[in-house]
Amino acid sequence: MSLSDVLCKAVIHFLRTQTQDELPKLEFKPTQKAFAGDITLVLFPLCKRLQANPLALGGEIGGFLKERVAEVVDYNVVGGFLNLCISDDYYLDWLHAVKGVKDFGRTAIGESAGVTLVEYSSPNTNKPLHLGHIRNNLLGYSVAEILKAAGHRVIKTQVINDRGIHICKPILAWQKWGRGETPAQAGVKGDHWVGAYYVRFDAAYRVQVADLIARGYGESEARSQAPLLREAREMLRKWEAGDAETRALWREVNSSVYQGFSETYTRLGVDFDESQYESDTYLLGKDLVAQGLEKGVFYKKSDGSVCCDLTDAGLDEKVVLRSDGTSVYITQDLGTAVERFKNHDLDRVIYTVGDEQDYHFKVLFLILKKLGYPWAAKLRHLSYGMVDLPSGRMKSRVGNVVDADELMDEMHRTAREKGVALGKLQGCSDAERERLYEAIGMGALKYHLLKVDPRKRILFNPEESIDFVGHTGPFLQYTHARIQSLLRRTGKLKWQGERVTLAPQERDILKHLERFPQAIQLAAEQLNPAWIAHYSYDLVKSFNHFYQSTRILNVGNATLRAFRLQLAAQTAVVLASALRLLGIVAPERM
RNA sequence: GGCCCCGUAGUUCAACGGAUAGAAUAAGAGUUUCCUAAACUUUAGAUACAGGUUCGAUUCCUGUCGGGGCUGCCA
Repeated sequence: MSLSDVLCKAVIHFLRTQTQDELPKLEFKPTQKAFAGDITLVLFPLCKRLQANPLALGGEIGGFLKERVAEVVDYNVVGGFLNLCISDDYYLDWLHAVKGVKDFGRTAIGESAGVTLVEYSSPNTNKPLHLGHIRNNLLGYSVAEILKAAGHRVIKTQVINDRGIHICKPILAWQKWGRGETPAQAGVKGDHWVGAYYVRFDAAYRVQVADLIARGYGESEARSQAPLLREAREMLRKWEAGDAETRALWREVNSSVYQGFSETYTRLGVDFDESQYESDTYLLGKDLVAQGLEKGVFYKKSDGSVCCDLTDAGLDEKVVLRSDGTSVYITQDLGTAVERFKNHDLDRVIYTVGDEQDYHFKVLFLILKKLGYPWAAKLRHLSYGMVDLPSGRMKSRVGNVVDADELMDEMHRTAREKGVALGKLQGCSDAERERLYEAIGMGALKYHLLKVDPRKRILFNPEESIDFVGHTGPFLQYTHARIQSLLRRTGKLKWQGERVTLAPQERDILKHLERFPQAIQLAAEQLNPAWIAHYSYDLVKSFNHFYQSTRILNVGNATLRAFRLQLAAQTAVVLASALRLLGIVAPERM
C-alpha cells in the first residue's frame, strides 16, 4: 500500500468519527517547496462539507495523523492546506525495500489484464517516412510501452496503405522510365527510390496538365484527363481485377519499400507485433454496409450510393459506399475494426492518427455504435497535432517535407559535432563513439517530440536544430552516464538499510523516486508520454541538486557514503526505466 | 456558414480547479586543486481581451479577437 493510500485511509477513519455524510475525494499532493512538509492535504473541500474552519480542521486531522500514523512525524496548517512531514524511516525503508527490485515501478501483467491494440505509423508505400511519421511512431510506441509498464497486454500494429491510385503512380513511372533499375543499383533505400519515382510521376503529370490547360481544357478536366493519370487509373483497375502481371509488378516495387521502412523503424527503435495491409482489408467493410442497410442504419440514395445519417449527433450524413459500389476510406476502417474484435479479445483499440482526422474517427466510432457493436465504446483516437515548419505546414507539393532518415542523420551529425567540440568520449573506440552519438542524437530528437503534449502542434525549426543542452534528452542521458561512472568507481560499497539522517536534497530525490509508479499510471491513463518526460526531467533536476550540494564520496561516514551511492543507483535505475518508456537509450558513458 | 482544437516570459515548453504560474533557451553576473562544466548558482522577464461560476480560475462556462484543422463518392 502506498503512503498516500495509508494516509487516505487514516483520514477517512478520522472523518467517520465526525460525520456520516458522503465525503469528498481526498486530495493529497506533494508539498510545494516553499512550505515545510512532504505531503499536503487540501482542506477546502472538507471544510465546505463539514462546515468547519480550515485551521481547526487541519489541526485536528494533523494531530490525529501524527498520533496514529507512524510515518507522520509532524504537521502544519497554512491557509487551507495541511502539510504533513514524513519520517526519514519511511523513506529509508522504502529505498531498502525497492533497491533490489528489477523493473521497479512497472506493474506486472496480471492474468486478467485486458488486451489493448495500439495502431500507429500507418505509412503509404509511395514515399518515405517524414517528420510527421516520426512523431506518430514515437508517440504510438511510447504509449504502447507505457501501457505495458502499467500492466496491460499490448499488441502493436500498423496498417500499411499499399494500394490505390497513389501507389500506382510511382510504379507506372518506374515502368516507363526506370529501365529495370533496382534500389541497389540506384544506391538508395527502397522507400526513397520509390518516392523519387512518385515525384517524377507528379512532375510529368503536371506538365501534361499545364499542356492541356494551354490547349483550352478547364483546370479540373485537365487534371482528370491527363494521359498519365488515365494510365494510372487503368493500372489500378487491372490491379483490382487481379491482373497477374500488374500484381507481380506491384509486389516487386512494394517489397523494396518495406525493406526501406524496416531500416527506418529499426533506427527509430520502434517495432510492431503485426502488420495489416490495406490490399488485404480494403474490401472488408462491404458486407457491413449490406448489414447496415438491412438494419436500417444506412440508406441508399437515388444515385445508388449508401449513406449514414448522423444529423441526430449534430454531424452530417456520411457516404459509406460509392454509387459505383466501391468502398471509401471509412468502409475499410469499419471492416478492419470488426475484424480486429473478431480476431482478438480486445479491451481497447487506440488509433494513433493526427488531429486532422478527428472528425473521421468521431464518425467512425459513431457508425459502429449505430451498427450495434458494444465495443464501439472501447475505441479511442489518440489524436496529436501536426509538426509545423516555420514556413507553415509540411506539404509534399511544396517540397518542404522533412525526411525522417535525413533528419536522423542530421541529429547524429550534430551530436558528433557537439561531442567533439566538448572533447567527449575520447577513451572510446570509433565504433563505440558512433554508437553513442547515435543514441544521443536520437535521444535529443525523441525527447524533443515527446515532451510536448500530444494534442499540441509542434513548431519544428530546421535552422535552429534541436537542442542538446537544457531541458533535453541528452541532459537526462548525461546524468545517467555520470551516475554510472560514479558507480563504476565505487562498486564495492553496499548499503544494507542502515539508518542515516536525511538531508533535504536526499529526501527530495527519494520523494521523486517513490512517485515513479504513479507517473507511469498517470501516463497510461492519459495516454501521454509527456508525463514520463517531465517526470524524468524533474527527477534529474533534483538529483543534480543533490549531486552538486553533497559530496557523495567525500564523507568520512561509510554508512552515509553507501546510502548516497544507493540513492544514486536507484536514481539511475528509475531514470533508465523512464527513458526506456520513451524509447531513449540511457548510455553508460558519454 | 457550421463543428473541433489551440492562444502562458523575446522564443520553445510546464502547471488532476489549489498555496507566491514552474522550467529551458536567449540576455546579465558567478562556480572547475572537489564523484563528467552536455553541469550548477544567480538577476530580469508571461496567463490575448471582457464578463460569469466559487472559498479559490491558466484550467470550467459565455462572448470578442487571433492561429490552425475539419466540413470529399481522397486517404
